[in-house]
Amino acid sequence: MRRRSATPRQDHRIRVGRARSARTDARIMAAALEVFAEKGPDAPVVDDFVRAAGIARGTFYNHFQSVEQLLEATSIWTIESAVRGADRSLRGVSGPAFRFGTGIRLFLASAEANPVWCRFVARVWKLGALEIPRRDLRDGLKKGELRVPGVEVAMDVVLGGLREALFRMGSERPPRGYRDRVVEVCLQALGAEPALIARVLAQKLPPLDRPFRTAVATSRFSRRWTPS
Amino acid sequence: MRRRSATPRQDHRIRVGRARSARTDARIMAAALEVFAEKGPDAPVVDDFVRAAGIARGTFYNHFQSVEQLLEATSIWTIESAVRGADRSLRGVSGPAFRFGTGIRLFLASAEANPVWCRFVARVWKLGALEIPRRDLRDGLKKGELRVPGVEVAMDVVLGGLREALFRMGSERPPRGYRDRVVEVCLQALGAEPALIARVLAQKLPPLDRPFRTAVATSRFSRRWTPS
Amino acid sequence: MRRRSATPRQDHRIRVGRARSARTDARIMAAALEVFAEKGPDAPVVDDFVRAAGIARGTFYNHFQSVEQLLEATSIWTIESAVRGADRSLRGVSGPAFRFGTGIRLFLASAEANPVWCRFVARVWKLGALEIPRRDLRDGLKKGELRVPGVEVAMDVVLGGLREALFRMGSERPPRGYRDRVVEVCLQALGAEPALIARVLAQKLPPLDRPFRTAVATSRFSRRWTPS
Amino acid sequence: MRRRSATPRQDHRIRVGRARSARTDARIMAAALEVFAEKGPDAPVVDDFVRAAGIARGTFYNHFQSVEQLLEATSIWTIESAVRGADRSLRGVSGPAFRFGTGIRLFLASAEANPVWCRFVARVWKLGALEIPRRDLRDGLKKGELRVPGVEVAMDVVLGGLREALFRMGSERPPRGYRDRVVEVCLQALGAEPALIARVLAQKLPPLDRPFRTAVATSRFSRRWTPS
DNA sequence: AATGAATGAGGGTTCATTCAT
DNA sequence: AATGAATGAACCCTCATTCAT
Repeated sequence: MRRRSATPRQDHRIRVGRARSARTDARIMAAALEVFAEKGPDAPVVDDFVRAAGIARGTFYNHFQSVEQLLEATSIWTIESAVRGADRSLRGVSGPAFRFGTGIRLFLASAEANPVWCRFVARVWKLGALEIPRRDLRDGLKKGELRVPGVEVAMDVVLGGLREALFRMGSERPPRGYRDRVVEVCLQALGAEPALIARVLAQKLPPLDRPFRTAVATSRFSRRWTPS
Repeated sequence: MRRRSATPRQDHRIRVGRARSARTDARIMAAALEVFAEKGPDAPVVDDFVRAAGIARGTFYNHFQSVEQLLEATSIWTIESAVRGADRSLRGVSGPAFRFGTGIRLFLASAEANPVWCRFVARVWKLGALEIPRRDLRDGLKKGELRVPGVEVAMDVVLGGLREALFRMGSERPPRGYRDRVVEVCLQALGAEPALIARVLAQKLPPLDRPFRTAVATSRFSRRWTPS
Repeated sequence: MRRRSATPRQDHRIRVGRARSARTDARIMAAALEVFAEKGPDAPVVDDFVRAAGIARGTFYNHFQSVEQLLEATSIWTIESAVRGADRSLRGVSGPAFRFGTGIRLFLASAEANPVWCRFVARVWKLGALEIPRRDLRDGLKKGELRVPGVEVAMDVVLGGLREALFRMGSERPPRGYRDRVVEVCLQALGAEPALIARVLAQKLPPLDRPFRTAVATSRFSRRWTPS
Repeated sequence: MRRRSATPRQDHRIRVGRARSARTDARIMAAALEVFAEKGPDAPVVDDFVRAAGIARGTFYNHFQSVEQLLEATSIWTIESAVRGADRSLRGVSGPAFRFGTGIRLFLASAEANPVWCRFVARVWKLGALEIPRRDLRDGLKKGELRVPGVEVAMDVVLGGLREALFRMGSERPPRGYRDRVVEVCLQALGAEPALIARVLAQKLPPLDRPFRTAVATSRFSRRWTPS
């Protein structure tokens, strides 16, 4: 009780400041998600973020050193957490090919549920942080569930195909069933048996934890096509 | 008398002017191919083209109204002629699936032979102007040579996969056989029979007419990996 | 009752506040001395002082209204007290020319003992507040100990020469004896007899009261060449 | 005659361009002389030069990369040529101490004739390019015409004194005879005999070639105190 | 047509200053 | 008083575009 005299005050001020700063960080990144989704990774200028986030020009630089650094922070904030989310959803799903297919399906479902996130990923995704699906693919080959002439080749083609699909899903209302047809073609590319493909598509999709909900909810520009 | 004699003169001047202009056009586009390949479609500034083409700033604007227009002109000049070249090479090749696979192979062979062109296509290609392969795909489905759950889906995935492959081929020396393994995965994605895939890959590649020869020959920056 | 008891309390708070404030004032000025010495009078920004003094940005403005005002306060705090210190040391030294020469010698000795102070004075000194040496000079002329064609001219040349000497002493380890040679040239400029110059230089230097001790002791950046 | 067809045209365009560029260079430096004289070497911003020279912001950067580079170019353009001018005027003047004294006198006369130049030199002069006076000083010592306890010390004090004199001459109408009294004190500082000092001051000043005339004539801000 | 100097709008970045806590 | 996030004016610099030659 006695010791409380001066320090808590100081701490309080610092704590309040930190919290405010963190909120502004998130506010800028939420705005950035939309701006990058709209204009791609290179075109946006600082003023775009300033306007979208409703802050002063100087404030931007209190939080990020450059557009490039903001892009990186926003990417980590969105994509990494999405990948982790997919991993969590896949816990307990067994069979490497089945896991791989379900992972793609979850990924595309996320994109379908959130066009802004979809466009962002389509335009800025650098194909990093993909050790888990790569491992599933390798295991699937060993077990004979998949058949391709090389792991890298297969990853390149499938992920390139997925990016293109995200572009379409982000730029126009895709036709009914587009998502699962993409999954089907991708699994076929990997040499999966028709029966396995059918099992992947028949399965009820595990629920997503949507890690980017906050961002989008905070944003004043959210434009969704799907009610959910 | 005066007026009649004036006409041929004028014609001559115009003809000479046009020829010079066409040569300068080509010179600028050849330089642009390299610049766009190096920096992507958005980053380059007028000065990059001016320096690469060895012209004055004003001269640029005598030929193109903006960087965007130059990009479009260069794309058309490059990609369309590549597509026409592939078409010519495919004349007489029969069987839609076989044609489709061979077309992809030719396309990737072009990219392999010319890294600058490869990087350019990887970065600026908008996936337009593809009626011929789309028709082949459709015919292949009708004939039962291919099996996919939708033409658009299949085109998206395969072409997206090809773009990603071009990125890899343009940014690092790809492993031996990479090119044909990409073809294999793409045909597998379309549901082609292993026997057909084998036939496509066994075939000796028809010679390319190199539609981009002028561009590359003019260029002072050509960096090739392959001697041919 | 309430009002009477309130007064002492208020006084106490004010006194404590003032003491704290005075301490913070001094802390900022001590930091400012170093910053100005390092960067000159124009280049520093508020953040430099904030960082050097280990305070918050807002705190700066609780004590000084602007960098310019801080510069002025620091100059007065530093130079005036140095002049007073020299005056005290000169108490009892008689003969105007002798006093003038000894004063210069003390001044340069201060600079030699404290490079930060030296650089500060070299860069920000505006040549004000010099009534005492000017009076000595005038008296010396009257007595015939010195001979120059004008008081102002002599002050300008000698003080300008001293400033230049400070620059050298502040920017590189000056050669042995540099200090006293400067004194010699200055006295010669004023037309002092060689015998008098010799007497000034022969004398053991009176001890300095170091007026800038607080500043330097507080500072965490003090870099000295001389151990004392 | 035959060879003349295309090249001269080109040359003409290039020549015209170069001439225009050179004129703009000079125009900017003439403006810079005034701006630096007014505000010192650090305070001015690009816009100051833009306004003073009556050019566009971009034009500044077509000619100088930064304020710092402009300062350097302007210094060379003015100071070096002044030094060379003084050298020329001293050709045929013999006796090192006499030369040194006359050189100082010429230098101060330049400053007196052109207050803008005077203020510029007072504020930006870095004490470089002084081999000639230093040599004169050394020779004067050898010959016994001068007597100081060290060349560097003497140069520091005298040049520092001169700078201070320039400050005064640039900031207020200096008293009649100020210039020659400065010369007198400086020579006395170097230990010159009264007779020699008298000879230096008695001499009619050789005419100056004013190397900076163009700059000042071009300028629209020239403010002089002296009619000539 | 070709040239390149001049232009000025636009975008990046810093920093003095305010203010709620 | 002390704190530090937010602010926006001011500065730096680039670059698309024009235009006289």
